[in-house]
Amino acid sequence: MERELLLLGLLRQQDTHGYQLHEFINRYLSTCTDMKKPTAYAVLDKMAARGWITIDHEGREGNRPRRRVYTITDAGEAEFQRLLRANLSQHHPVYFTNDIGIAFLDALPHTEALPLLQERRAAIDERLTYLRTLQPPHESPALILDHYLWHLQSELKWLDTLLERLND
Amino acid sequence: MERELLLLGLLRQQDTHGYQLHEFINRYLSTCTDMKKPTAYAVLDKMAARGWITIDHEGREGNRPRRRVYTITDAGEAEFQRLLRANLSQHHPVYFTNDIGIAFLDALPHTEALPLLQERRAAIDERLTYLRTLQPPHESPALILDHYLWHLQSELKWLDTLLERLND
DNA sequence: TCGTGACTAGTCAATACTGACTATAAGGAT
DNA sequence: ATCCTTATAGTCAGTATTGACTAGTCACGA
Repeated sequence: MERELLLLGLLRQQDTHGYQLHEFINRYLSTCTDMKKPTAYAVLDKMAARGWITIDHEGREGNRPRRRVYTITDAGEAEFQRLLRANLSQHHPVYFTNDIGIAFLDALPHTEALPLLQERRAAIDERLTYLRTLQPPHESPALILDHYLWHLQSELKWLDTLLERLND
Repeated sequence: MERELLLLGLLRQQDTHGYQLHEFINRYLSTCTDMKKPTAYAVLDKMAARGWITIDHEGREGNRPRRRVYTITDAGEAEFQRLLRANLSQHHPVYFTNDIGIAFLDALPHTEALPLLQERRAAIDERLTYLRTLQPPHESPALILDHYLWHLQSELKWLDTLLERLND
């Protein structure tokens, strides 16, 4: 359902084709989803079948390969409004895959766990440093980035309290 | 890969069957994964095929229906050690599905967005209050819970800064 | 001008995942 | 006794997802 919201929201701003949609998501919205290219096409096909979007089979412009340009319909806009309100009003938990390792921390002596977690800490720190250099394009992607930076800083702090606890 | 780590880690502590594994994950590790029951069975089958675990077809004890009890092998233990180190040392990003709505915030006037986001805030708050009442069973699940409480508090704070910004 | 790597655009076979189901048992309430 | 609900244990058909691929274009150096 969130994939539909995302694609409808982007198509609403501008008619475009699958490849470009995926590119944009990958570049500016990678903190929200890791949707792969074939998944994007599958969702677009499904939405077309439901009448939320239409497909313009664009004859190759210039001499690029053929491509399909998608346009949102009135039904699609209505669906977007519905999905947006649902997304904004509800809480979607995130899943901390990385905590599965934490759950089995006692399988390792502290002397082994510490350097591994310090490696993790460095990876988070590096990501944070990189994201801070980014300049997001529009209004709302800036919010997304801000939120992710906030989150990563919080993660770093928690990890530091854990590292301290492991140091006894 | 994280699903394998999770199931191996639990089987390592105690031989048990698929249903119980899923129950435990659902109760104490639901912040790490939302793995469904059929997925757990599929992963277990795959690991058995790879020789990481073995299956004891236990004749119905008492008169409960037949069930399969899984036992971790030496190869499984080795794999667990490998997966655990990989998980601890790397950073696995989380995906903020909930930010997809935030990305399209400007599709709504502030007067509409505000009450929706306040509803979301209430949902987070309620979840937080509930989790604070929980008493986790063992050592490590307590860490997991602690981390999730830390995260939810951070989320609440960010959402509050956003709400303030929307209030102009 | 030919080769090489990078970018654009989309596809497909295979795998992963899950909603909805079966079937048995136990614990009440009537 | 019979009915209803909840818990145990697992299955399966159908949908969702993705790694690896095709195929054309562009640009740049040798």
